[in-house]
Amino acid sequence: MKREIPNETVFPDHSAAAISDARKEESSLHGEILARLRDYIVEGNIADGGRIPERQLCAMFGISRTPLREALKVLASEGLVDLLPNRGARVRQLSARELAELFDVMGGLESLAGRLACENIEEQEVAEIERLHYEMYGCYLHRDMQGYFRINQLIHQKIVEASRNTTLMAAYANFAGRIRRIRYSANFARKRERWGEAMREHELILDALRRRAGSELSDILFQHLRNKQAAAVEYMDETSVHTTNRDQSSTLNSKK
Amino acid sequence: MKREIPNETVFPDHSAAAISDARKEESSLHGEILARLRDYIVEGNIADGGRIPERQLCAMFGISRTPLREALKVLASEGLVDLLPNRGARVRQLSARELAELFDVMGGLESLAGRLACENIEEQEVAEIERLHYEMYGCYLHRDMQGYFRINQLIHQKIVEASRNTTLMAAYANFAGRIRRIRYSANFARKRERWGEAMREHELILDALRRRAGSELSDILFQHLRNKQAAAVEYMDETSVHTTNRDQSSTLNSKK
DNA sequence: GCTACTATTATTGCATTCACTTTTTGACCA
DNA sequence: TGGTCAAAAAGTGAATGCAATAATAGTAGC
Repeated sequence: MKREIPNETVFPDHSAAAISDARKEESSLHGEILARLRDYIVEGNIADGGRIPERQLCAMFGISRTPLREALKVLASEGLVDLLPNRGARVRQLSARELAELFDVMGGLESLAGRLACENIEEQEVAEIERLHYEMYGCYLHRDMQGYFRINQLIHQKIVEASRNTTLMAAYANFAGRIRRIRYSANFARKRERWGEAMREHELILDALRRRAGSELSDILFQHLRNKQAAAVEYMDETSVHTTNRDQSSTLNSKK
Repeated sequence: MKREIPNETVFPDHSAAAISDARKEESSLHGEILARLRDYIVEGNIADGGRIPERQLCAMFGISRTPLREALKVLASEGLVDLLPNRGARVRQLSARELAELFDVMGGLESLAGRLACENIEEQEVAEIERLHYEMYGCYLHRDMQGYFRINQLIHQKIVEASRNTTLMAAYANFAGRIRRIRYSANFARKRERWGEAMREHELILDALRRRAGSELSDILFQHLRNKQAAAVEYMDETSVHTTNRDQSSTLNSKK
């Protein structure tokens, strides 16, 4: 009764994750599989903690086990899957604590991005973010949540880009991928009364950015993410029963 | 004439990098190779940009190509090596810009760690850091650079640990590994006149930590890393000629 | 003597195969 | 009927083999 949300339209920020290592992922079977498998997992096609039988995925992608296993190793190092010795790969299940940790790290990265952005951003980019901000404000007034979140993501992405730090951008994309499944749901669970608060925070963000107040912006962004964290963790606790067996398709039996 | 420095004694912080994914690296050949190869590269046994022929490494580790290739893929995703399609792996050569970016990201992570530490650190841990601080001050007075840097690293590590955020700790270890080679050299190149400055910054750090002034500590730590960044980049520029062909053993011909 | 083209060699990418561990199934015993 | 042990099945970990691409050397032409 709650989720039949069109995935792609709301979060088209594949771009962020894709950019980071697009060079090596475009050619070579391994790279393609890595990208496809990552997307497949991030989009929530396998249940949390669900087993990932190699053979099945091989059949699904039409390849042999070698490149698939290479991709799994990389995804494990990215924190998306767990690799149990001799017992296969599982989609990494995030505990509430890990989720909170991830949000804090995201907060740290955005905080850094804001600080650096104040050093490097150009007037024109501030103007663009300003434009987005008011557009988002329009969504807020019209209670258009989907539009709001789309632009919201875009603004944060623009700030990260304005840091002019590609290493930071790659790390940001990496961590964003790890929480995207949950963040997606959490956005919608966000209490309406918090919406106004978030909007106010965004005004502070814009203001600090205009004044190039790096340290200040840094604080605001961290606090902003802390509030998102609270919403996400709260949502996770509420729905923790449902998340164990979500949608699924493959062998989802999380028996143990 | 300049570098015959005992590696291990100065930077025994293998621990940091090892902790992050020690679970999966202890058993399984792939994991062991991953750890060994990472150490091998981090310790600077292959020249920057030097080719890494699979066969040779296989012989060196006494294994077949499969687990080695898996390890290389992971190291590529960690940013330690470049994987050129059909043309093998090379040790990732850091430009001055990338090095600066990495230091800023480290600054962001330490900044975050400081903020979180102020929320979570216990009195006893502050006391321990305080103790280390004064011990380090002793090294400063005695002009004992090696001791200074060892304790310096330890203090930063303790702050990161006090964040109580294992995700952050893992990310920190990851990025630390990427700059360790250069950082190692850069520490020694650090101008003596900057030493006093660094020592003063550390007093600010301790003070902010005592007062649990998270936001303030966050600023100080970022700035502290910025100064380290300046020293490292400066050193890199000075010695850029020498770094291309360092020590080397394997096929180091960085002909292109 | 230098450049361009071809043939040979070496190396990478992926598939396949073999060995070993885990899991499951079934039988025997309590 | 329930539990334990054993044997078979399934799945993973790593090595080998094969095809394709890039690097190298050698030859011919200018």
